[in-house]
Amino acid sequence: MAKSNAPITEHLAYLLAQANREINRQLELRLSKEGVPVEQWRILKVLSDGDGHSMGELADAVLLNHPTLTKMIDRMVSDTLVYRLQDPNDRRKVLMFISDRGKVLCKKLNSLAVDQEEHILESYGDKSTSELKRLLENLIDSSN
Amino acid sequence: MAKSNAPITEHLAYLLAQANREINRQLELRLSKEGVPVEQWRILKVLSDGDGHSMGELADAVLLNHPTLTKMIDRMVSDTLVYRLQDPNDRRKVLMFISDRGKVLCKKLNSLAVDQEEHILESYGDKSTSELKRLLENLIDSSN
DNA sequence: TTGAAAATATTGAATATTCAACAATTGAAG
DNA sequence: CTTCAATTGTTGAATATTCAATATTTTCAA
Repeated sequence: MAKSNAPITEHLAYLLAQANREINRQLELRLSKEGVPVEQWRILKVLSDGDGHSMGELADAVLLNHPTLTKMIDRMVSDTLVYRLQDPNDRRKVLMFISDRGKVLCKKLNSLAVDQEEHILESYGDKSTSELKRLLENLIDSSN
Repeated sequence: MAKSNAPITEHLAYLLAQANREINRQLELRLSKEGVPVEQWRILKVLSDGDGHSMGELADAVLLNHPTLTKMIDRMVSDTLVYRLQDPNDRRKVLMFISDRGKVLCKKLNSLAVDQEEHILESYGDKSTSELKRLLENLIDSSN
């Protein structure tokens, strides 16, 4: 039974927030070399399968609310990293695609992100990392 | 060696963000019963040791930037949940204290938070939870 | 002791996010 | 068929966060 007088540092919600904050900050720092926020990297990465993704689908995948995504996509369209196309099968939907410029940028970003993963592997260990990933996946699955 | 063409769902940074988002959303939902954002619960919890905590110390502990904390504290002072006192030993510092009203609210929030932890324990399992906490603590430690 | 640098907290302007309302399209029941 | 509810995406206003600049106090070297 969890104790209500336990320090906040023992709460799973807090540990997740703290770890996320730290890792995200590191990633942000690397991606800032290309002047790109983490969310834009996620968007490019998801779209880099070349398929069209609807806004709703994309919002889920990149962990953003719909209006926030819409506005971020507006910027990325201005930067010609992605483009919109109406879904011919369901005209309510907008399908997002990555541009050639987006693909080039995505490659650079991927390698910066991989740098970070490797840095984590070094300091945190191979075994711990894969075990942590496994547990996080299970937690996410069990939360639906 | 991490692969740069791996899907985003295999990146530790993404899994952490996703898990954090989900768990935080659940907690947010419970705390909304008292109309309090998660960050305010953290603040109350940290201050509930009765000691005075400087703004910088508090910002670290509750995972907020300084200006964001200042403005949130302004609101909480208006709500008489906490109060400011100048540190007599270092007059640059402001020491934050929890009020009686804050303590009462904090108790209610604690029990809502414990509800959530117990819900996680049920669906995710005792063993996985403590193992995950351990790994997260190690990750945080290894990131400094 | 003095004066420059560091530490601490706050402020205001710029930026980003969220909430609620809206418009357009589709689905589905009668 | 027709109409009404549900789905999808965007917009504008309200709110929150962040960045850079500021004010105050302390520290420390000369």
